[in-house]
Amino acid sequence: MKGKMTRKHIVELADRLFYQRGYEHTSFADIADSVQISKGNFYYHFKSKDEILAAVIQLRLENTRNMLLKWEDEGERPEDRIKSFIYILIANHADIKMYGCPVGTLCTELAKLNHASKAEAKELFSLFRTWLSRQFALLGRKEDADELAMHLLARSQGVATLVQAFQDERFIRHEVEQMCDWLSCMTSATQLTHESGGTYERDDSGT
Amino acid sequence: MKGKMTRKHIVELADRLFYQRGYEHTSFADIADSVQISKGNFYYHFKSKDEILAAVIQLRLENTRNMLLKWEDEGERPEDRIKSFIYILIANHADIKMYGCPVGTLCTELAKLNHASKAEAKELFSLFRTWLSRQFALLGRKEDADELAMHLLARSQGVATLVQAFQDERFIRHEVEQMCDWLSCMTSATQLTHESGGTYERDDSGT
DNA sequence: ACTCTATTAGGACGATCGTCCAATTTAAGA
DNA sequence: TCTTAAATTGGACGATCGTCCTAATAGAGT
Repeated sequence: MKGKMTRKHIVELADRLFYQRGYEHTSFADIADSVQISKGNFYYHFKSKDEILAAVIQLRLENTRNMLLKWEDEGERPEDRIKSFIYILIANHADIKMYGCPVGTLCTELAKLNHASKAEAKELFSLFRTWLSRQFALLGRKEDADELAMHLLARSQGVATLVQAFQDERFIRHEVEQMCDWLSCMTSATQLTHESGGTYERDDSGT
Repeated sequence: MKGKMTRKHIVELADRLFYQRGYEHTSFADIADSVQISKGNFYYHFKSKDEILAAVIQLRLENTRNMLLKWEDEGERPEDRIKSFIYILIANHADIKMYGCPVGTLCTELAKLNHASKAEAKELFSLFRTWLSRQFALLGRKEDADELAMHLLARSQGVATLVQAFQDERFIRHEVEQMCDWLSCMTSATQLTHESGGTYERDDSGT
């Protein structure tokens, strides 16, 4: 009973530390210090560091799913929901400025480490991709919904990277404005540019 | 005499390894194995691992400057030069798919490590930013040249991140097309949207 | 009060990290 | 050819890493 709570604490604190310092650069001692438990206690709850990472990713997946559901409840119109996505850049501007995007930086790191959990981390991106794609489809852009989702995902990733590098929050606001303009153009004009349609290959087979 | 060559080899191989595996995840043993020298020889040329990183960044800065100069020679019109920038996504698609953008991933990692050389790494971004800004100014967009440069930089960063995550090269081509379209619209229309002008704060003071 | 399981503490372990050094080899100049 | 500095070697070092193990403690159910 008590154990489940400390397990939860471990995952939450590890989540934060992995985000702030990166996975590899976060040691067991760091997490143990944060949670204020002995290093040995740890291995009662998790057999390895990889297992903690897996639990952290599962937590993030759950939180992300809840967030997306909340956005769907809060916003009636698809364009409002998409704006909810765009505005996370502003809502989390302080963290992004210091640590970048939690999803992007994790995926990048795990890819370089060739870590076993990189596929699960990618799933975080997939959640946003699928959700955004559905919203664009509801906007009447069924043909290129996936392209639009990827496009928006890429732009927010790029903004997060540059904000962290240049430490400039004004850039966020400016780019968010442009993304909203881009979204507005889409909703007013009834499907202007239906370029070469189709969907990008979705390699969800895992590697 | 001979020593300068091995020093060069060390920097070149370290450059590649830092890109592929990340700075922290690359050990001395890894570099020594690649260069095929003894681990001790290393410290004749560099006093620490940080010093190797500094040398690697200097090498990248030099290579980047040369590349930008080459682009300026090859392309007469500014729009052609900007296209040279956009097309690095295609030229380096294989590496980007596996390891992401060399500049973005390095800056992100050094920021999380809070490494002393993060300011120098940021300078890599600044080179592109300044160069692109100058090209946009030549296009007659003096007012918002810096915003446009940052915008394009962000978009290619985002593309690189997602390509690495999703392992999909078709996404590169599609986004490159869109960036070129965006550029064409800019050159044909004579300054359509001159929004709130100015330049983002350039924090080049270093931290 | 007692038992038994769940939980925690703290240290030992081998491996690997970045760093450093003494000894040796190489190569260039006189 | 001899001298001397440049270059290279291979191993020792302390620290830290992730992992594991045993003993101590806590708490719920009888």
